[in-house]
Amino acid sequence: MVTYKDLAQYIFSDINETIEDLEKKYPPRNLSCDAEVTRFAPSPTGFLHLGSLFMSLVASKVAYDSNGVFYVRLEDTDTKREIEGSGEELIEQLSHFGIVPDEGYLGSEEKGDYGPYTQSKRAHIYRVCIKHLMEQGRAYPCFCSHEQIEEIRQVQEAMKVIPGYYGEYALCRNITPEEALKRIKAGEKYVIRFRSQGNFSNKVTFHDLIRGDIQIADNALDVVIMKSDGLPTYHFAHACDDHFMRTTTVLRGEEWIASAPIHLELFKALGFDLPKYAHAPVIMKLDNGNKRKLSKRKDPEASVSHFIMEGFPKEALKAYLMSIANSNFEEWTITNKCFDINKFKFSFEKMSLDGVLFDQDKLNYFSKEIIAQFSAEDFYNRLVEWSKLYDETLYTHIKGNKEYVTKILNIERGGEKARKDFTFYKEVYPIIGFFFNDRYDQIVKDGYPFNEVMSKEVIKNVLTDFASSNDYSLPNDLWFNSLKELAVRHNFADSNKTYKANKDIYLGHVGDVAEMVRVALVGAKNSPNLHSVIQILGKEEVDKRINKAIDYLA
RNA sequence: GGCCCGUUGGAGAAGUGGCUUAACUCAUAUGCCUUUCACGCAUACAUUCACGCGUUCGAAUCGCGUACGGGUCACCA
Repeated sequence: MVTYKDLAQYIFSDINETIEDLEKKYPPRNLSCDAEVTRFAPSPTGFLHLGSLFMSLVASKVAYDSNGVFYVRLEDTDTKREIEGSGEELIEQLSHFGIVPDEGYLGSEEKGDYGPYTQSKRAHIYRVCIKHLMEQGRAYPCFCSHEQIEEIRQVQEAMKVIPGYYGEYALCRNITPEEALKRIKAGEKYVIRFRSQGNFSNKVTFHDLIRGDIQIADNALDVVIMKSDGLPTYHFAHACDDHFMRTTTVLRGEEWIASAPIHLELFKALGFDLPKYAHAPVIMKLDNGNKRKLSKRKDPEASVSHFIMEGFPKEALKAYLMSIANSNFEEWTITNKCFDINKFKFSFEKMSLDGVLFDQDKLNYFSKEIIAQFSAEDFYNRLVEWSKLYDETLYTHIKGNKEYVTKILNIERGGEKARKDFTFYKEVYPIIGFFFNDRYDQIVKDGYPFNEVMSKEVIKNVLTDFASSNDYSLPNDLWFNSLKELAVRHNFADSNKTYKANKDIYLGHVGDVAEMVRVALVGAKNSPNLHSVIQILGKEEVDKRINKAIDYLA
């Protein structure tokens, strides 16, 4: 008589190790009792998703806060959907955000004692575990075709019973090991299913770090644990990997709650202790009034590369994501004047239970604040690094031009009332472009946006006077006083108040005069502080631009 | 459809039965400041916590029901 043990021996004839051997090979980690081992377990099916960044950020944070270990495991068991090279890309983008795993899959190499960290290289481990299960009679081969399974589903639907492969509907469940052996020897294709002992009418409870106790119907499904290509399914790999990699807290999306009972039963059947679970909410987007999951295909902001290309500082995206994870983070940043998430204490209890809408305004806010805190030199270095890859125009203008550009970036930088006019790096060139002569020429090529109420004659006279009277050595206050005097010479009031009191006797006020100078110098009605602009452009360039404007007016 | 999770302003949320006339942040609006812009400052924005019923002296907070939103029911993860 053929037993399951014989069957297991036949299918897994290459396996001599036991689960006990694996337990010894991957012993519990030598960490303090409160240290958390977390992981990010992406499938290499595309570029890094905002939601994945969010998950890995939280996971690495939890490990960091507890002096634990954060590792990356590549879940590449779906060979059909795999995209060549995306695993490396994922790691690269993660590191762009300063998320560097302590161990695991690192793109070109692997690091750590609990590997391999790529599921396709762990076949041996899965086989040991499945063999064990089959010897116990808890796993069996299933020869059902997709068509047969579809048929079962239709019957179940018609009868209004719970769909799935279980109980009496599990056609291959009661095939004798003898027959199974015969069919396998005959070369029939098969998968291996788990023999569930559960019942849908029973409830199981498990604890979720974010949601508390969750009560849910027990699993009764004989889920596939090994696909016909010999690779494990997610459910099975999760149990084996998180056990032998000694994960303490499994952080994953809330879409996994429904299958948690499967995992519970699998861990139990394998004799593994259950890890802690945290099912985090997903990031959503408002679409035609409906909330929906951010989709990589439809939403550019779903892909992390979008934010990199736009030039959001990595700290901004991290701060934004942390504010989603723990809403008190935002208050913390204000009271501590600090956006470093490493210094903040994260807690699962404070995590939202609901899917949050992606909020571009909030990201912009963080980004602005963070950019405003950079030193001019730091900002310059970041811009060079970023523009080299994503903004050629900016790159050619700032590369090797550090002194000049730093001066530009330093206008009204620092202090309580720091200037906040950049939300991301892509905005930099459009804003500071006028400082560069070629860009300035381009801007004024088709004319200057002078106030049309003022006559050309007046503007010309003001500019001519300015060109001869402007004193570059004066500090801001005195310089502006001299501009007031210039205004008065041309029949403008020296302040808006004076002008308002006697509108009919003046042509305008000093602000209008400043505007003329500004338009002449930058080609736009607004700019950073005029005095600063003049200082940076320098006498020669200012004179050149003023004269150019005068010529235009003539 | 079954099951699970959720529902406080436009967004993120605080709130754990009376110290809440529902904090804080973003967004928006208006005003002040100001040579423009940005900054900063000030004010406004939920008579009410999806709705209904119930428990209670008292409910956003507890219970039940309804509605709505999301998730899940693969040899995908």
